[in-house]
Amino acid sequence: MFLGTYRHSVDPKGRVAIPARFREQLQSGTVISKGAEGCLQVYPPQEWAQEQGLRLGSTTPAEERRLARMMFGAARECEFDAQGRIVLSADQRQYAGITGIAWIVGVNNLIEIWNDEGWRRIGEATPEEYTRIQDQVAERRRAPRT
Amino acid sequence: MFLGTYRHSVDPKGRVAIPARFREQLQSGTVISKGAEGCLQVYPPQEWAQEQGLRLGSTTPAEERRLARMMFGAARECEFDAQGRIVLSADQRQYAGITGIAWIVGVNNLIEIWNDEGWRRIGEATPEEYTRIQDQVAERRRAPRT
DNA sequence: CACAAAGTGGGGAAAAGTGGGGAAGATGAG
DNA sequence: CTCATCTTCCCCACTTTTCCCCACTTTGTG
Repeated sequence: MFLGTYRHSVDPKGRVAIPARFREQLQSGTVISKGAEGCLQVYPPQEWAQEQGLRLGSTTPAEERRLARMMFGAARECEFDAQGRIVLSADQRQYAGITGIAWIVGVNNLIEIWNDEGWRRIGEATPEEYTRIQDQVAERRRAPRT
Repeated sequence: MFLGTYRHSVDPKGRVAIPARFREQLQSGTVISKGAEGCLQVYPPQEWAQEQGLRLGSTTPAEERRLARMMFGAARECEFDAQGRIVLSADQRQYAGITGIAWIVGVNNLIEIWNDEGWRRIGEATPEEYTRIQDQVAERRRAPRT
């Protein structure tokens, strides 16, 4: 379980430290790829395995082909240095708009990496916004087919 | 079962003592996160487990992604020091508007942490308001799908 | 009134994060 | 084929944050 938000710096080499709390839960076989809303996502091995249901074949619909190409094409296995950092490729940094600092967010089953502005929009939500979203999701779950 | 209201101080390091009556009911695996109306909520393990149904994957709808990021990103596992205190992150304190004083309130299955002003608004409700709210809830239960 | 339990505050050691230098390997041009 | 240049990765040193420990104050209880 990954919890919490951390603000770390990204140096010119593209290195970013993964919080120690997260690192100690990550086995080898961890993968980083592109995610929705312009973030990067870090998948522990067992989570990545679930995404592998997405396969290419002669019967795969066009949208799934597209998603598969983006997800797997952008993915890399995470390699930690002795200080617990991973390197974000130039491509990944550009996709996520990450320059000097990055927000590293534990979202239950996986970890997301955001640029400054993108995360502020979510993380600095007011109590009113938070309450509204919570009520919205609760409402939707109560009446799923609307 | 958590009952009662306690007024504790929050020191510059963000530490706040959890009342002994609550602490002795809390197992490891307790989590604190943002709650509705601008409070913080402390979830005992079995309560938190229910919130974990919310997971990220390639099929998660946008609203749930947003809520998951806010909820889990703001959450931390509670770690008590030898004095029975937990640390509220800067982020959590800002969200809840907590500076020097916090109100710690037992609300049956959860514990909530409020700032001075926020709690006064609830705690100082008049008998008339209390009656009105009770009637409102009763009404809703009678006709849940409105 | 005395003792025990609970809450408050601060200092210091250890851990985590940051930044830079240099060696090894890859790439491309002459 | 050789050399120069660039990239990648590893190592070391510094800074900042966290957390652990100790001591004091306050509250509650016998």
